[in-house]
Amino acid sequence: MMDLAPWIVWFRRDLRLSDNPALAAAVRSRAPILATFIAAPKDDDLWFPGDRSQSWLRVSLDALAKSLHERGSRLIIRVGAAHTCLAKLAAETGASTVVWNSLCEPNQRTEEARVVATLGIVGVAGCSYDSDVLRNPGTVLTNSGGSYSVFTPYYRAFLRLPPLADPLPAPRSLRPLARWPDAADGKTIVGPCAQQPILSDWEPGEVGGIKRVRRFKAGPISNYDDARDRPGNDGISRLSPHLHFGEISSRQLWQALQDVPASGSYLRQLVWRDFARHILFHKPSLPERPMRKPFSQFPWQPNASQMQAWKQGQTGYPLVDAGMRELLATGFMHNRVRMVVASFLVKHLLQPWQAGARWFWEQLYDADLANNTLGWQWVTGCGPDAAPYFRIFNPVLQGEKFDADGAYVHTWVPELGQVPARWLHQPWNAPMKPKDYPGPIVDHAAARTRALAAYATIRD
DNA sequence: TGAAATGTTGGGGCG
DNA sequence: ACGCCCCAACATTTC
Repeated sequence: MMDLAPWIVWFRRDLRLSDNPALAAAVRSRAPILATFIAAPKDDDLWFPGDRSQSWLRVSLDALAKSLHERGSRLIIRVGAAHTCLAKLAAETGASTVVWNSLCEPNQRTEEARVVATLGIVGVAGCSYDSDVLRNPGTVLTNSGGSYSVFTPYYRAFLRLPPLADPLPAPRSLRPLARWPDAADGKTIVGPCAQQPILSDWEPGEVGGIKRVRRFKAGPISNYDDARDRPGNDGISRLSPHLHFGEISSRQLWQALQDVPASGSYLRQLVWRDFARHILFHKPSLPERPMRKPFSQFPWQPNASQMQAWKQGQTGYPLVDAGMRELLATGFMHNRVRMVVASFLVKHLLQPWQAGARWFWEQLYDADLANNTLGWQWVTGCGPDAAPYFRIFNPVLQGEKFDADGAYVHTWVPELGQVPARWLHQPWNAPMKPKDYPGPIVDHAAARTRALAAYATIRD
């Protein structure tokens, strides 16, 4: 028993100790455990995480290292390609086995395949587990065995399946290695640009995630269905970055909210998260290419200055600008507003959805390839189960409907402080035009007509 | 997880 | 009392 060869637990975006199947398997083996995180070099990965995401990661790794330390263990951070680093670590420590939890993104799956191949060559066992989704792609299938491409039938099939297993508890202690290998630390892996501090209302890491769940469960969830659409109220969970990095698992969240009254519409959102992963799993080209063929012929009108106005929150539409400024300032944006700003970029400004997806990717703490891709394709109308292209948000009406008291716009667009409530979402019609605030970058009615005409060119 | 245009209805003002 | 018009309110269709 004493001379069992170590197991390596390869942490990726499952930065938690509880409900972590790979870690639990290693604990069950009774072998000494080497926990490692491997930071990939940037190389030419099209979807290398942005600075915001990397900043979060750095803090989250510190948190993970701390919890491992509290259990008598360590986090060994290495920089390089996963397959080489893991093979090297195994050689240094005499490890017999590497375990990890799978991810759905194309580049992650490629990486996993390389790891499997390399470990095979060096004679180390490799074993992967599932914990990123509630139900794996391939387990939610139509009666004829196909995969769903529309959400509602997917959701119904999802609910018909047997209940989910209970989450796994966190191990109390972890058997240490006799001698620890060298390691980099969290700061060195993410590069200087990701050193910006995380705003104080966020706490990356498992503990922070659990606190967030508790707060959500104690308050907003009871009114979620209604409150989630009003960006001026704090009626949302703000769990997305924690979920992205796996600081809590979606299964833990699902189980924690199972018996909470009125949690249904939130749980449905969790299934959307699964659905996005399921779609990406079956169609790995989706981050770059529209799912609906005709959209590759869409007459986009790329324009750097319009992109710039959108990114900086200078479009002259208060709700759009508030959202874009919230993103720039905080690395987060309320989901209702994400839909509005995305629709505005794609439809009012005719900028390609990929450009918007890229900006979100760079700026969001919760940037997640599956969710981001599905969201943008959905808004554009080119994705699976897509909103029809002609469904064009009117940013004025959306503002008046969901930010009626102007709380959100006032927070992010201070120039509009003196505009009477009646005109807040259409300040160009106000008796006194606000100073220092741009006029509308496009006329809504004209832009709508133009968007519909552009759409007509690709219709059959 | 729209909005605008168009159609229909019904109550009230008014000649 | 009656018909006519107006238009708000709601429903339907269209993009």
